Amino acid sequence: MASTPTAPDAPAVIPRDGGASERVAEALRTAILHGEYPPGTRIRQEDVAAQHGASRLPVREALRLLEAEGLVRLVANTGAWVSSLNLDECDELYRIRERIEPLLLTYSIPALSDDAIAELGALAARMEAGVAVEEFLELDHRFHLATYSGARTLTLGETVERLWNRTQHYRRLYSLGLDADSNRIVHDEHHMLVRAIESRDADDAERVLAGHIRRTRLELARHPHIFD
Amino acid sequence: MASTPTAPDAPAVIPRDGGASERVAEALRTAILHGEYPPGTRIRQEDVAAQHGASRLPVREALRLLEAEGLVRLVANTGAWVSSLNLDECDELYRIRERIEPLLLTYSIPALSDDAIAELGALAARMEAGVAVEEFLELDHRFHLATYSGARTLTLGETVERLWNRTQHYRRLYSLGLDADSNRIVHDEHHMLVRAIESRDADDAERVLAGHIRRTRLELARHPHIFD
DNA sequence: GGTCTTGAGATTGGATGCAATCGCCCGTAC
DNA sequence: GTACGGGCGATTGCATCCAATCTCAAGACC
Repeated sequence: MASTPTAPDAPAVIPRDGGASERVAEALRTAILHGEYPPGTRIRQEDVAAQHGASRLPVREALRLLEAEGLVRLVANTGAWVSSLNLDECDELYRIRERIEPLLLTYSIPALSDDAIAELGALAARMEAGVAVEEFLELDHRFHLATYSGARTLTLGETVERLWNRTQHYRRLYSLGLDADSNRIVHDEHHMLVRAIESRDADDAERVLAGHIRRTRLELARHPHIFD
Repeated sequence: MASTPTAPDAPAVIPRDGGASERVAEALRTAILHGEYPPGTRIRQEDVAAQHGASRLPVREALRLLEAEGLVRLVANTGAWVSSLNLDECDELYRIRERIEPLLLTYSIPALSDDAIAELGALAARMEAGVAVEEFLELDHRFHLATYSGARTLTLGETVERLWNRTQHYRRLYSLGLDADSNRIVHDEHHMLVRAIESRDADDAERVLAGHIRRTRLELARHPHIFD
């Protein structure tokens, strides 16, 4: 993942695009979300600093940022660990999502272009065709983000994104235990959602989405071994 | 103000309770919430550092924290300003609250002690007795927090608190334009909420609370001059 | 043999100094 | 008179260094 930009004469890995803190935070975030740092992993500032060719200072700020996002837990004078969730905590996050994602969808629907809606159907179809777990997660994320892409919100979109990120690890574990048939309902729900969006029926779309999230929450609760 | 660090082992002015970053963040947060730093105010790192007898480093981390909370806006290489909201953004935050605060209430109600519920009635009565604006805001905040005090959540309580904080300034401006009569509905809603909680009827309490927040949002929209 | 204490090592937290960047003002050309 | 460009001051961003704190393990005492 560590992209080495083709620097002409500078051996430094630092492309100096934006702030170093943001770059380190972004790198850590994607690493955590891709499962390279599983929950409970300790994160040492010095290691990350050396890994990114920066000092510990931007790393500390990045860790603060990730802590605010809920991806990392900081203990004063002790260290940082990748956040882990138990079933109850994951359940809570899903209940929050169940309430606010429909709202985000309502923000989005009036502003979605016809092209964007067409893209939704394509994404749903690709997932239905049967893909590997990691790609399924990726497509599922992109699908739902696409349904929200019309929303121009100050906070809501970001809040939803953070909730997704915090449960990403357990969604992966759950998906690993599924066969193709188990996803039948998911695909049906996705198509129902696309149809509701196509007809610009925000209320119906809210209902379908809330049910989708709610069902996923109940499914997760039926597999508590994931949280050991 | 400026503590002279020349003494090696002299008694530091700093009580050294927790991390300096948290202390600075807490101080800035309360200052912003109390209206000492109105929206749009520029925050210079050096000033804050000197003001708290610390270096700029903890100040930077505090600003990062407050940015994540939405109270401060940071622009790279430029500076930090106290966040300001327009009507649409404030409306969005209220719509989010309308969806998730009822959920938090449902988490709380089963675990509320009878003493805590009695305290609710007392707070509602004190507000009704007629108090100055700043005290009204304080009591209102304490009242609603008390209704949530039974909830043992990972994220939801903190999220709600942040949403309150971000709209605090505009709630104050709105309250300043009210006479005693205009608060009649507010008091009625508070008492309805207390009664629903007393009977441990979470569904009814959710309905009352959602209506309370929704009505407040509509009231704010009727006073757009607040956001100039 | 078990438990408390104490020390060294490791790791984080904070302060200072320097480099990079941005905004502003003034001078100049058109 | 106005618009553009260069330089200067101010402020932020990052690296290095030092202090404070925690962890962990070995040893002494009960």
